[in-house]
Amino acid sequence: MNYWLMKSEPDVFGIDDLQQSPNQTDSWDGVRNYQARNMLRDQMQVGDLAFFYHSNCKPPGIVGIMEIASRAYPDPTQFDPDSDYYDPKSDPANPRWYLVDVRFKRKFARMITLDELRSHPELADMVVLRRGNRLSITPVTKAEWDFIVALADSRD
DNA sequence: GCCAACGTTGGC
DNA sequence: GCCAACGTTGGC
Repeated sequence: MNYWLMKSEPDVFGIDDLQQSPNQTDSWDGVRNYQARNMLRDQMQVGDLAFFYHSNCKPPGIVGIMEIASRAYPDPTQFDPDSDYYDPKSDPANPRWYLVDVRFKRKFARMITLDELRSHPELADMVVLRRGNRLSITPVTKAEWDFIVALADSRD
């Protein structure tokens, strides 16, 4: 099983929105980057766990955990002219963009902010912390995962 | 296939 | 709102 970190802007779709979705499950649409798509499509497995990361907000950071609830399938928003994620160049016979369903697992008692992530030498190699990183989906190692979960369950 | 111009992400 | 660090586009 694999571990991931997935970014979303809370103004658009935050962890509370996922928790309030039917069956606490929703489709993670709108991924429009080939590297992120490849990971989502080729490597994500049902049962994988992912950190829910709030980006483009103050402060950014990890707010909880979700579970990958489906294999990848074509993202319908790419064919919807009314969607912000519409891609007129995507051929329905050969879809360009994919998504997975995700299920809410839990919200952390406290957010683990980006600043805090950066402050721990144990997390120095995290892909999401690398300079210039812009991927909305990044892999997380088991060691990083366990460390962050322990942080979230600690008092400070 | 190169690369300049442009668009996007996302922290600050 | 700014801008660094990308990724994408399209002329050549």
